[in-house]
Amino acid sequence: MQATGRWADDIYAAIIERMIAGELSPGDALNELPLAEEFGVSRTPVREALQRLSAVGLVERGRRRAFVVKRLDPIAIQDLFEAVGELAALVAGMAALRMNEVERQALAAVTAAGEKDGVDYAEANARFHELIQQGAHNCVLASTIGDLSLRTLPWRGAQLRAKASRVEASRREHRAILDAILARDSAEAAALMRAHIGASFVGIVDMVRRRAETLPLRGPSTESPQATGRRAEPQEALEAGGPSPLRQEPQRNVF
Amino acid sequence: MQATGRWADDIYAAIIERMIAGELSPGDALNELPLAEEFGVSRTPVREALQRLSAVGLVERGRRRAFVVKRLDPIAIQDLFEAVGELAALVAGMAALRMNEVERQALAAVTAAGEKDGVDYAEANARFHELIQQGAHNCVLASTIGDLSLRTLPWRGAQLRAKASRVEASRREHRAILDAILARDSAEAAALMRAHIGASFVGIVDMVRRRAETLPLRGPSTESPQATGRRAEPQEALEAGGPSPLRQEPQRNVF
DNA sequence: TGCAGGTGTTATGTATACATATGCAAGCCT
DNA sequence: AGGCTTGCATATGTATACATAACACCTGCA
Repeated sequence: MQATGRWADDIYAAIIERMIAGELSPGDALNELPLAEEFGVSRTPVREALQRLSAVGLVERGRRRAFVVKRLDPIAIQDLFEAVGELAALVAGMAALRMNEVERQALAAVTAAGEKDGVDYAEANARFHELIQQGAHNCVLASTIGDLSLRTLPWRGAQLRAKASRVEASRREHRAILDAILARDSAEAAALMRAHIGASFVGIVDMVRRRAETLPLRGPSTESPQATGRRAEPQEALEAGGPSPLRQEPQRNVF
Repeated sequence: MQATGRWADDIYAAIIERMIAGELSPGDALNELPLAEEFGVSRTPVREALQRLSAVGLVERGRRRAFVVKRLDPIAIQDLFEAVGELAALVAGMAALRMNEVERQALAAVTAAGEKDGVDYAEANARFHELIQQGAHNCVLASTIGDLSLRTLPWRGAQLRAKASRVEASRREHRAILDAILARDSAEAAALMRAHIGASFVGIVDMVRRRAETLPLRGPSTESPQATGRRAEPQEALEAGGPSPLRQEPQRNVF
């Protein structure tokens, strides 16, 4: 029917983007047939996409074995954020010992670029953390952080854009981390990174905890916004916003 | 056709068990149709099982988009083993600070049990590491270690049974780790655990490196031992050796 | 004899039909 | 009137048929 084959990748990316956009909240149902009709494909690619989302931990099985956007209890959410912080700290400590001179200067340059007001801070921020992860010289740990960080997505939702007040603090923390790494102070780099990640997530953890206290056992969502009813052509639903960046970059950390 | 539904779980577990048994080596092809015929099901559940294996990182796409048992270059394998060791060290350090009195005494009891000659050391070993992971009070980190440790499976193969010489050293290391945890010495517990895991893996890493030097760019396997040719009844292939323990326990670490 | 292009085979990607399990609701029995 | 059972609706699990892409081999030409 089409040239590429493999709609599953596109559907996978599309669902993740809906989580980023806040259109899908934890607890929302992801039924196969409505998704298939909406994307204009059969259930098979949709199933593959949902299974992959399930494997990544973004989706779980709910009633009737249906897929729903993963809902974690507050303890598990805090565990998740803590795990991301601890792994980032571990990697930062390793990077402080292992980065070579080229990598150190690249990190210094990116840190300096992020302190200028003209550039997109989210971009500089992502590069900063990416360089540190590469600097640890352990691709498994780097990808593990990526996986865990991806699982934090549903709870970051619309909050992805960093708040202005947070940007200034983030810049200072990045600078301190850079100094520790340049000084090859592994323990200090790890401690600073742990605090940095924790500071980025504290607002979200608080929000999740408050929400959990308010709604004793129910989720934050009320209705699934999908299921438009008509059958769309595949291109219409999938490639509307240009090629998905998730095909290359799984996600972008914003700490 | 059958009562349970969900052959995919059984096939997933069966393939992992073949890796444990050494019947599947890194690089072996996992074609859908032969597997489907062998298990007596259609390609659909086989596809789901393979996709799940791919998500866990045990399997990757090879030529013609076919699934093959994952082959890592020696650097990636060392990264994997190092990542397991670093995470185990991290968790041990956290456990040293967070375990409560009941958990500490349980860990001491298991350590003592492992030092007696009558009991199965693999069992005591697994319980030891399990208790430490629980003692860190972070389920995400614990499951992450489980996932990574699962990925080491293809390279442990028949070597799963610990060598006798290694058992004695392992007991001493366990005792030292226990002492550090009981003393709430986080840094010491982490360092000892890192060394403990490293000592368990050093033989495998050496073997992988030697094998890589011997065979410049080819894998260790020569032929896929599957594809018996005839079509088996599902029960015959799947439930021959009793109910699969992998349905409940994903795998068992043997450090 | 070597290379290039085409064709055939094969395995995966997708679609669709059917089987099955589950949740809900209505009706019947107690 | 209430609880249990049964039937129905719906969504997932599985099977199979078809489309497609890629690799390999073969043949023809230079």
